[in-house]
Amino acid sequence: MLHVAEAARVSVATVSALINGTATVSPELSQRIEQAIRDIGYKRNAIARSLKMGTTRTIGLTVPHITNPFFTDVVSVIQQAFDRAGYAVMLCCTDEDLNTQDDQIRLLLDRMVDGLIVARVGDGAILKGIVESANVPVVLLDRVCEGVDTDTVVLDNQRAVFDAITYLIDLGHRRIGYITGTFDISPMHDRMAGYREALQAAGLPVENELVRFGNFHEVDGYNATMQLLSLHDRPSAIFSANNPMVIGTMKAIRDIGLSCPQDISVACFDDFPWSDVFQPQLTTVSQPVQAIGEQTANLLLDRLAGNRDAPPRKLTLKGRLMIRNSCRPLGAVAQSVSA
Amino acid sequence: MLHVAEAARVSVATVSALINGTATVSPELSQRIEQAIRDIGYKRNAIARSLKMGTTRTIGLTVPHITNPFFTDVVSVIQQAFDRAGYAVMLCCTDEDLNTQDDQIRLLLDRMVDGLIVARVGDGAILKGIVESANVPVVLLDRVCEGVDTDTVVLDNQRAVFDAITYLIDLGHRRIGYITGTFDISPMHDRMAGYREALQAAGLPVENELVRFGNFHEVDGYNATMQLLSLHDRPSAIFSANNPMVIGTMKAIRDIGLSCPQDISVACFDDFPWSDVFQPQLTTVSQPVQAIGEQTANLLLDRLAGNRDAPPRKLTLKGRLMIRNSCRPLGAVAQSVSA
DNA sequence: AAAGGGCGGTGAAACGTTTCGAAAAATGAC
DNA sequence: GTCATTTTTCGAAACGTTTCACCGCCCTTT
Repeated sequence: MLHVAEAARVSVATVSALINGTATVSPELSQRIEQAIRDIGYKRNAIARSLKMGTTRTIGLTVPHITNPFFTDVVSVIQQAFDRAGYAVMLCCTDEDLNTQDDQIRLLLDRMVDGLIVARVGDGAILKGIVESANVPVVLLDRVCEGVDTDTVVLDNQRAVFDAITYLIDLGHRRIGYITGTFDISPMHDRMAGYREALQAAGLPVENELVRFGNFHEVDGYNATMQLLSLHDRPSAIFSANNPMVIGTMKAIRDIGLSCPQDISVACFDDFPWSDVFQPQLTTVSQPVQAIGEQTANLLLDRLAGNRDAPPRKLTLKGRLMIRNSCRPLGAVAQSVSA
Repeated sequence: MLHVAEAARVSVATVSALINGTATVSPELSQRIEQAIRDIGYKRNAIARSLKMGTTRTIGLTVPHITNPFFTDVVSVIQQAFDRAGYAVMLCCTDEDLNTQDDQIRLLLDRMVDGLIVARVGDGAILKGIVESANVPVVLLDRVCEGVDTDTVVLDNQRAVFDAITYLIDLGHRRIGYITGTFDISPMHDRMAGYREALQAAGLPVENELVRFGNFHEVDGYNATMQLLSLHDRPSAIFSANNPMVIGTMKAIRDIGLSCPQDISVACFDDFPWSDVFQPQLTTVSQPVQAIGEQTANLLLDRLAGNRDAPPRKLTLKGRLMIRNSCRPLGAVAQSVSA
């Protein structure tokens, strides 16, 4: 900018005024400056600007895994929204690891991001500390966090799983295997509650042997399914609480020589783009990813626009059960249901 | 830092020296400073540091679509690699749009990223200009760019498609439909060349009506397939040059009342994590995403480590044909091939 | 003709670091 | 005890912006 000012024989203040439109600059000078900018190929240094202005027009976004299609889609929507608003997005993947998450959030805050969207991982205590000491707005995505009172966008997980399990019960299933991630994140907790609630509403027992834990990955779904299928009295249906794990479930069913839905019914959380093309077409709980991404972005953009003091807003969206052909009616009930 | 210096009764220079370890600081002062840092909760301002140092420890990464599983995986690997090296990653999705790409690259350069990884889109001319005027290292990912002489990581696309088409020919297919994206990016060009080469090697004609263009999206694959299937003499196999489009192909086949592989064989570029679990199990060209991501990251990290003057390096990796059950042997040849 | 009011332009301070040369202190050699 | 040498500490400039107070100038108005 100094060079531009010299070339145009004006002061840097005038160049700044013209570039930012913060003051009127006479036509002659404007022209000289614009010419100089072109000649020199001047680009404003956003770092220096950020230092002075205290704003980077960058937000931080942390998700557990970008390869989980749910997060992929949400990240994509969020990225687009901030792109439109002239913000850059720094993406971090925490790999469901608490320390990684802490490091990355600190990294983002050091870089003075203007806002933070986090699909948190692990215990809320540390996150709470970090979030409170930083004075940037934070939006929690997909996962609420006890004690952290800030804008949040989540799904009504309990209801969604309740509907899915109730559907299986209506089909005649009585022993329904359930594969969950660890309970330290709210969706897993709430989804489990939906499972419980549905069984209890139907007067069925909640049997511990039918509930298996995994660490969100395909291999965990595989192992959990193997365990479920080798039970003495094996379940007739399996619900997987997330998307990567259900791939493992399908592989385990295949490897053990069974087939879905003939021998075992399968449903899961999170829809896939290809779920109604390949066989079996999985029955899933579909999250409104577009809406989730947009609402999340809007909450943060609203804070960034200056609305700092409004009380925390919590948005709860509804999932939708996508019924396909991976669950079959069982026994006598079959007729009445499929009719 | 000023506050820390005052609280510890030292100069800011000493604080800086201690934090960065750039000079030895006596034990007493060290202790006073560390205490002050804790008391105040001081965090170094990375923006001010960047301004002074001329380095942001941030890289920019632009890809066409993050929802394309190939890019999702590669982005994930790259993100991890830079995370380990202490760099942040700014992610941009260009949506296969040239103007968006230009804007985003400019945005990234304004923010003084230390390096750039771009899976380019559209014509290379503008990119070339941008890349040359910026003095940051650039690595081209997945797509070479005429006239831009810089580090590049690509697949041997022609060979990979040659192998795939040859496989179909060996199965007895003679009329093989081919769905491609636009030729302004090198992979589409090279893959088409592989298709041509395979047909010619087998003495088969390259028929224009069997080649359809799409814009990389599912809907394009759907439309292209619809056209292919309504040809008077319809193809017995279809190869889709990217991953999202093959979903459209499968939907079109279903909607038209045909089934794969009984009525029509299908193969495509890019593997899916679930491709060997659901039916039909697609025969695909699998890219070594882990290697691609790592090599790309390594090339850039090497430049960032100071190796600026080495001549441009071009890495070409090999794809692998994953033969599954979505392509069936045709006619008399079937016996000899499957034997 | 003098005073008041816009308007266009500018100099310089500030943002929070790093770094360099110099000052100050400590150490060692005689 | 003095001088030379090494070690530790510091002041101040610099990075590239924005912004604020101020200064002329010209146009009105009285």
